[in-house]
Amino acid sequence: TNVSYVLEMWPYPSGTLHMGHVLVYTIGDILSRFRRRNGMTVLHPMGFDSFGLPAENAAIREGGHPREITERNITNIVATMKRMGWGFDWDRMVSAHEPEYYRWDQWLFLKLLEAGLAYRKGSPVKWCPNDQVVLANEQVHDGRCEYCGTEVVSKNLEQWFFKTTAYADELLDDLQNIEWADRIKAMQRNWIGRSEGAEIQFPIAELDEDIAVFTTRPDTLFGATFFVLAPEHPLVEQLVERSPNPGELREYVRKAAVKRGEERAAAEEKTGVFTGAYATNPVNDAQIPIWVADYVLMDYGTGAIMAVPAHDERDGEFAERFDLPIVPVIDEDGKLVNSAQFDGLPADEAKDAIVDWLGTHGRGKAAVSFRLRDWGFSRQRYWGCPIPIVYCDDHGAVPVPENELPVVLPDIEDYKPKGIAPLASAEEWVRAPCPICGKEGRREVETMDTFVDSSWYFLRYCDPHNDDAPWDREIVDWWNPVDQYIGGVDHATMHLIYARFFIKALNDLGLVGFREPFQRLFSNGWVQLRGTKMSKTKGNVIGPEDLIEEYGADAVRLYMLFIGPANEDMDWTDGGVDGMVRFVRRLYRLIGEVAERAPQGSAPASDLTRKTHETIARVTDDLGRRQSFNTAIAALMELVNELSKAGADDPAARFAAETVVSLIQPYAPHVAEELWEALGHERLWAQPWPVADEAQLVRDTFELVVQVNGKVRDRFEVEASASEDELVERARASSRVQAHLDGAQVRKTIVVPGKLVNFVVG
RNA sequence: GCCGAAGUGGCGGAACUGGCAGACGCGCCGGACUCAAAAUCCGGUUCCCUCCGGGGAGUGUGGGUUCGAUUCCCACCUUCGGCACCA
Repeated sequence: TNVSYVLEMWPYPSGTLHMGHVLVYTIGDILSRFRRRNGMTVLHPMGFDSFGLPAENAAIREGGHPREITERNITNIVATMKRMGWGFDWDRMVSAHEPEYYRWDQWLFLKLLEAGLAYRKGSPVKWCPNDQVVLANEQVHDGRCEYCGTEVVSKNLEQWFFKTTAYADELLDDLQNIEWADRIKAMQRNWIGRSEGAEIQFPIAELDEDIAVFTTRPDTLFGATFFVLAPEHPLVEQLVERSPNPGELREYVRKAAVKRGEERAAAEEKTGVFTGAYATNPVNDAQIPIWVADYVLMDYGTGAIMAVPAHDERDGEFAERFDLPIVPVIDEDGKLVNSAQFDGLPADEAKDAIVDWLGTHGRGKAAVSFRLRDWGFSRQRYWGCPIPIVYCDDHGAVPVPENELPVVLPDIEDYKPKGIAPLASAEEWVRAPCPICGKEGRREVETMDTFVDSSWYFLRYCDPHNDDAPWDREIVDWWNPVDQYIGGVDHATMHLIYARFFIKALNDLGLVGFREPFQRLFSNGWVQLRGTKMSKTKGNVIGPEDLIEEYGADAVRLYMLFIGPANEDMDWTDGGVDGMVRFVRRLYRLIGEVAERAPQGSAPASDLTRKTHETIARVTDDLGRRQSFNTAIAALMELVNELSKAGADDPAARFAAETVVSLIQPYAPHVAEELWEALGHERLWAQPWPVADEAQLVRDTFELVVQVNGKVRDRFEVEASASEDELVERARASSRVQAHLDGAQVRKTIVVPGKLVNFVVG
């Protein structure tokens, strides 16, 4: 295909650009320039992820309205981007906070809602009954409110979710079809967290009901000696009522609810309370006690487990602590014991056998469980896209009709976060008629997670001025999927999962014609400064503005990529960039000399000519297939060294010089364009990328390496046309080799044509 | 604990398909130019031994495969990253 979409992750306009941005956008710029000069039509847009916490916090920090701060930052950042020479298509620039953009966030939300992929449900949050606010985990200390010290309770608050779990399997499987680094794929796999096992029904006589558990180890079913419910499990309340110790249970459940997940995990000892009730192990009818314990989590599996203390570390700990029976069911050889008719079966076979048995008796089935949860995307913050919903006493949550979009974010004085959504204070805005009955209702006051904006921005770039639709499908399908996405590892899970989810959902809705957004992903590393991660608190942030001033944009671009492999973490040192400035100056001088006195005419075959063709081949491969940006620069430096040695009077000097300038253009567009003019040409950016002449790459001699028992003993030039026998003869003739063959018997001779001869002596 | 990436000179790194380890750059050493310095240019720079011819060791550790291993296999150590009372 001759069309290419090169995309870098759009920035938060929270302040100014840092070196991480310099890396990402320089890579993108190099690739788009390289592709253009290779005859491709390239889309290379830029925009701003201008809603959300980073921008809002920047506004709070700097004082002022988020819109003003955001737009000022955008203006400054765009200016810096232009100075860096990053060639973006500015006509396509979009920012998430503009109504022309977020109108389509709202539209897409309505589509997903209609399709059942967005929904609203109660979800537990930490709530201070005194201050009447939701508390973030960080605001709860020892179960008490940070502000007033009141005991925090758990409250079910209605929140908006996208059904990411509907695509859990596909999000996992489709990783095979995209070209992303293994480490990013691994992170996504961990995040999705698929486990295979069984769902087993345990009857509870007390409640006349079955409780399902999920287990990855159905083979250990006979070893289940007790049963544990998460404190939040819906059946706990019923058990509490019948329990001999309801007070203790109730207190335990309340305390567990306000603990943070990390606190639960960090607990020194397992805690729990016996409910007084029993469950029936479906495989042997054993009556096993039901406990409530906070080491079982409500949001994984079914919120209930069968506890097998002999073969699960956590269950074992719990059994020790509370003196519960421990029954081993697998011996040292991995075969089942104490498991009735399954005794003697290897554990992996027993899994299937027991699941089959459960199936035929209607007590369980094979099941898969995911760690991935639905994406809760409502935020109690001001600076975000309003969710287009009106609550009506009669009709509940009613979507705002499409033709009334956008629901514009109102300007309010006090936008700072305070637990309840700041938008609630915009009373006039909140009052709105129910779209169904016209009776006064209230607008949704929560806003969307900024990851909603970034889940589809790359589609909007394709058709940024469309007033009738978020995009025209034909145009979007023409450019997409993105051929080359570039961004930091920090977005390996959230953004990159959400965007993949969005595209799959949009494809199911018929809005796009593809199912994966980003075909190839380049994950750049972190940029550190002199050994430490840059951060504002450490005061060691350096930005591109200062560097452009001191070294020039092109030296900064070059050095940024020369430090090391761009997909690994790297360390910015001032000494290093000095070296690059030296290289650029040297290039200027050399090209100046060549322009002045190098002979005209085509380059004759020579070492310099061949080196030049070799460099074309290497740089082309490094920028194309390998994406190895540091080695391409090294190759260019080698050629410059050769040219410098040969001198400006060399008959091949002009060809070598023009080639260097042409090849360095994606990295150093300003310098290259200037030098190109000095050499008497114009518009380098529009010149086709050089092509290496295969014929010129062929050498007529090569350096033969001669080894004795694998050790190099001599090396010398030989004719490329020499036969294998001749190579052996020449090798044997070497006096240095002779010294090591002396008297010994050659048992074997290995010849690698074009490379080496190895004598094996005994 | 599970998953992933990585370990090479004083430093950043290179070696793409098993074939010359250390390209390219930084730093350092020496020299030229200069009254001097800066800039620039030239030469050297893995370690050890050397009679200056060369010899030996060497890519986290220990084994293996191979004529030959930074590269492939096994075990281990260390660092970084992700997930994690995930049943």
